Amino acid sequence: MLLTNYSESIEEFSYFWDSFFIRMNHQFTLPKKEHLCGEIRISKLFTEGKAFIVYPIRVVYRIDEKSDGEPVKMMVSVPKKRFKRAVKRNRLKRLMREAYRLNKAQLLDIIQLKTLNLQIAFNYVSNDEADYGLIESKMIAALKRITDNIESKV
RNA sequence: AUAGCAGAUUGGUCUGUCGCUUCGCUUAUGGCGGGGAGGAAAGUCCGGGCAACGCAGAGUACCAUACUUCCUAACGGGAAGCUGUUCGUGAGAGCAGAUGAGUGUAACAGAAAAUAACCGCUCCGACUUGUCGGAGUAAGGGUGAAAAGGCGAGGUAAAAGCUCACCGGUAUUAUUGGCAACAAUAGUAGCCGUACACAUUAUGGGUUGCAAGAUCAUGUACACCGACGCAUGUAGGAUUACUCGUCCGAUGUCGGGGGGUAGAUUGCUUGAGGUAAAUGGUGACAUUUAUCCCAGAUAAAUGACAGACACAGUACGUAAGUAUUGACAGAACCCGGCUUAUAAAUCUGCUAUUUUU
Repeated sequence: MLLTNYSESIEEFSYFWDSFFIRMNHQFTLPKKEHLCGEIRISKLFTEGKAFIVYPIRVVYRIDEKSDGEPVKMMVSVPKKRFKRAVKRNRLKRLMREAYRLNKAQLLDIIQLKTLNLQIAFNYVSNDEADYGLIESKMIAALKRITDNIESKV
């Protein structure tokens, strides 16, 4: 009974991930553990990681051998230089996090399948405030590019 | 009704789905329930609390403040008043306000900007008889933000607070009112300019800020201690002129252990606290009673999407309605202020104008 209710509610919102397959065991969560913290790890990511741009998002990622903790860690940043007001910065960060949260399922699957670790950083590099639709479509494209890279590599 | 002035308040609401953070309960990699941005959270401009360091006492410099009384934990803040001045028809608003003994400055214009003589007026002298020289004079002249109190009478060669009446202003005395700044009335004095700066006086100011500070502590390198190992207690060092002697003793392993990096915990949210009522006060505010617990993140939560409704604006439309837009802005130890940003709405008191009764 509970299960059927859940699947119905998902079908209502299935247009969020039309291009993605639905899997019941995935949770659309983004707890603290999946945030990338710590000065050393972040500086390591930015010096050693690979980068590409899906305008207006700049993605930096770094693939690592399997270790303890969450397999995928992410961070989000909007530079103060481009957006002076904290309200706008916060909003863009929240939108990017939201887009990642709803679309990360496939990436997680692949990483777990290949037993790797991944760290990602999303930088916002536009001067204009984007709305959720644009950010989500760009986020999907960016995540797809990462998954393709990983699949072709190994 | 329209326009405006002053003060106060609000800063959309509800539902569903998927999340984030924190607290509690629980059958615990989960589930359920409660809490989760602002009036300015902003600027970091003042004043406190709290913390670390510093500190016999006094002076100087520097900075800030400066009418009166009150409020407050405190303030450079606030309340109620006083005086002057500017703006406004007005309700009101802005600015200034310790001292005046001393010193300096006052552009341009103007003869002159403060012990004023350019023109003019009056008198005297000289002679070439309309000029020169001397003296007196602030009544008249244009300039300027400001021209040496105003006006009338007396007075004089011409004039002048030179004298007098009235008026204005300053200082001072008395009385009355007021806690006081001050106001009113009466008298006295000399006859009296303004603004700013310097200067002086009084009061206050130690420095740094929660990334303060406290606790725990993996790894790496290292001070120190113990045991073992190596060696004829070795290489070497100290004592000594030198030798002996005595003392110390590197490098290795294990353990203890100090400081403390990454990180974690704490500081951290119950407080000069909020809400309501009553009382006192013109008011800021205070007192009493009742009641409530109301964010605590740390590469930094408080969100996204969808729908409904309300309010306001804009466009189209005769209208019904349709479309579209919704202000400034995000806690970072906590309070009290100030300043700046702000779509729109509401309430109270008051002013001006017009109309009606």
